[in-house]
Amino acid sequence: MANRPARVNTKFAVLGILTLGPHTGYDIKQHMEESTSYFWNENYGQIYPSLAELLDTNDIDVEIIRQDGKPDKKRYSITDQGRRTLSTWLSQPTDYAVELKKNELLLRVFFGSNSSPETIITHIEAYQRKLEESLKVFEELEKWLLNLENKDVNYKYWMITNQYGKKHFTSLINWCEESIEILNS
Amino acid sequence: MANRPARVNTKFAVLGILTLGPHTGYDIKQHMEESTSYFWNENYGQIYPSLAELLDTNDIDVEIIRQDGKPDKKRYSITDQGRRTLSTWLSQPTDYAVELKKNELLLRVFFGSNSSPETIITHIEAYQRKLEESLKVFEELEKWLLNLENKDVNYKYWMITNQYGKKHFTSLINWCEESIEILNS
DNA sequence: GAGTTCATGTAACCGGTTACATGATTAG
DNA sequence: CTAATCATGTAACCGGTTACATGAACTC
Repeated sequence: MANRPARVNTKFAVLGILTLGPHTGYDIKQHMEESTSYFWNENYGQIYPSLAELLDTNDIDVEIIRQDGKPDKKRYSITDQGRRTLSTWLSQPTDYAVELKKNELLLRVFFGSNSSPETIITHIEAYQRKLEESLKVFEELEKWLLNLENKDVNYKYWMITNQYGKKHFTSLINWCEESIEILNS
Repeated sequence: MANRPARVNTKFAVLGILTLGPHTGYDIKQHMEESTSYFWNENYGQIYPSLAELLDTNDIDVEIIRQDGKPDKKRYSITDQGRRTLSTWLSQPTDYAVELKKNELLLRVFFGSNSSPETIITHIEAYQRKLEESLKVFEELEKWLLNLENKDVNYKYWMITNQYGKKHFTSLINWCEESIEILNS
């Protein structure tokens, strides 16, 4: 009992969000969903326990705000110690994994000869539509970033992160187009 | 007790491999590792139970081969019923997910302003090396496919599947190069 | 001698996700 | 009137991964 380390990088994701200003557990999740979710997302089951641990290690502080009707709001702020923890993690070398998620479309394509080219094309088209939908988000975020008036210290990093998504989805959409052509020939 | 459905698509992956010829559970895994592993891989904990289920539903047949010293070899073959099961699955429309895996590199880049550009560049370089290593595999597999003498029914599908990997890794390597440039400026 | 390969199978582990309890307020 | 939002927290669920039992043969 009482083990459950894990949530390895959750803490750093949480600390990272807290460098942007004080947050409650609730809005850490909202914030993540609007910014990092495409490459990093957490649910409450991870966030709340992480906050408790970060508080124990003095990486964050709390301010309790009474509310009636709702549970008390706990506004967490990163401490100097927390900033050091984060920057230590940032400078630590890691063995990066570049594996893909399990991909059901590719499974179908790979065994496509057991069906008809038309069937596989239909799948690729459906996949392409999903990719195009996702790409839009990155294109809009890019516009928003470009139009920012105060381009602060985060600007470059957020642009780069966004470019990753753009490139990723653009290249896969291109793959869809080319693959459909091959299957049509 | 005695629930544990799941392993949804595992069965189709197994059936797919069996369309290429009879296999034991053991070499289904080997085969997957050498062909589909970058987008689909299974471990014995998934494969053996799946084979038992597929046998129950008459999607596959077994031939038992006595061996001494080792456990009896069980050579599974796909049945006509199994082929129908597979092609039914292949023609079923699905709601494709295009989400990425959690990406620790992007987490570091996103919060990169809490460190130095040099530090982040070092991370991106390490990531790039991994990507380049992976890309090689696809380039070699492509050569192998292009040099095949009998380009059978699977040829087009395997080429396309391989192109996915090539495009994916190439575009991300390109992202690394561009990002490093941006951080250097 | 130690480690890998062949070969099957299952139980335990682990940890991310889901679901729920609680409850006032506001939006549709 | 229902559903969503705010807000915290935890227990249970679920299912993929790991580890182990078994043991002969072969490689380093």
